[in-house]
Amino acid sequence: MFSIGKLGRAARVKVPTIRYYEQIGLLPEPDRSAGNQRLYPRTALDRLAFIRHARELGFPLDAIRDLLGLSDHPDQSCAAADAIARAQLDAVRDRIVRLKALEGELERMLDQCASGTISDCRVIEVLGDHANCAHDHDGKDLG
Amino acid sequence: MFSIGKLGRAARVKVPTIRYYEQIGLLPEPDRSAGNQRLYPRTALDRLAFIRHARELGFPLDAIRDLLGLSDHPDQSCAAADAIARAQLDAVRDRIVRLKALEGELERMLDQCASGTISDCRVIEVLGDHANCAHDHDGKDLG
DNA sequence: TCTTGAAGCTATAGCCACTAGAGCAATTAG
DNA sequence: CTAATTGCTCTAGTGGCTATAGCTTCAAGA
Ligand SMILES: [Zn+2]
Ligand SMILES: [Zn+2]
Ligand SMILES: [Zn+2]
Ligand SMILES: [Zn+2]
Repeated sequence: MFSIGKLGRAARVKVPTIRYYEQIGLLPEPDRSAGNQRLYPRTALDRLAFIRHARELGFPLDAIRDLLGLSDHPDQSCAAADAIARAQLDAVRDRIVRLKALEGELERMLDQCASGTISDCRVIEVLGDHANCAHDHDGKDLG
Repeated sequence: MFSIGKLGRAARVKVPTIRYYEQIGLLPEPDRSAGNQRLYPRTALDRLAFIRHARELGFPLDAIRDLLGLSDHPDQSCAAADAIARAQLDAVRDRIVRLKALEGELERMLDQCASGTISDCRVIEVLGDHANCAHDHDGKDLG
């Protein structure tokens, strides 16, 4: 059995994060010691490691919740799991495309700035007028 | 003079967002009508358009606050403005690198999955064990 | 056995950049 | 003049944590 601190060190997840995951129902409530401290079975480590790894790959917690639910039914088709991963891949690709456009604009404005005064600064000028931009950065979330 | 709604339509910024910018001190408090409604001068449109465009390019509001402050001093050197843009460029590039690594991992797991049952699903398997990964996704924020 | 320090507990608030909603008051078009 | 729209303030919620305060419990050393 693990204390919350040992579990956190084993999975490299911070203790308040573990409690947060429990609070939102991503981790089941563990048993408690006589003094009311959480005691985790070994299986909790697998589950937490799965969550951590999926987070590192950018999956939102809702998707992770679904994936964990699916992994509890090993005999079912994995189509739903694959669909979640594909949605995540699409989201990642979308972000990359938008970030590359931003990268291009930022490069351009910095290249074009002669580093004089603010009144001649190409950075300030471009930020003030999108007509100076090569791309259309639609207002969507960059997260 | 613009009402908040007209200003928002002109700059394509939502009305509550304008009030939020005022609240955090990014936009100055405008004069009010006899009935306590905000009335903006034309200059507010430039300022708001600047903010919107900088946000579209991913600048955080704190950086935008600094840029607006700098743009009020046209005779000073633009080095500080350029530095803010360069920091933003670095941040964007950093995100792109990390997202490309994620893209690769997600592609790999999807390619390798034979789309059978969950117990054979490569997606679930990879998420459960980082040893299956080609990259080291350090835990840093993907924002 | 006693003590001390680390680790645990709950509860609350904060982060960013908004967004949504309630319940009103003011303005504007017909 | 009326009705629809727009405006006002205030509060709370989003995601995924992180930080703090003020307490209790546990584990190791003397
Ligand atoms: Zn410059
Ligand atoms: Zn632009
Ligand atoms: Zn699969
Ligand atoms: Zn991995």
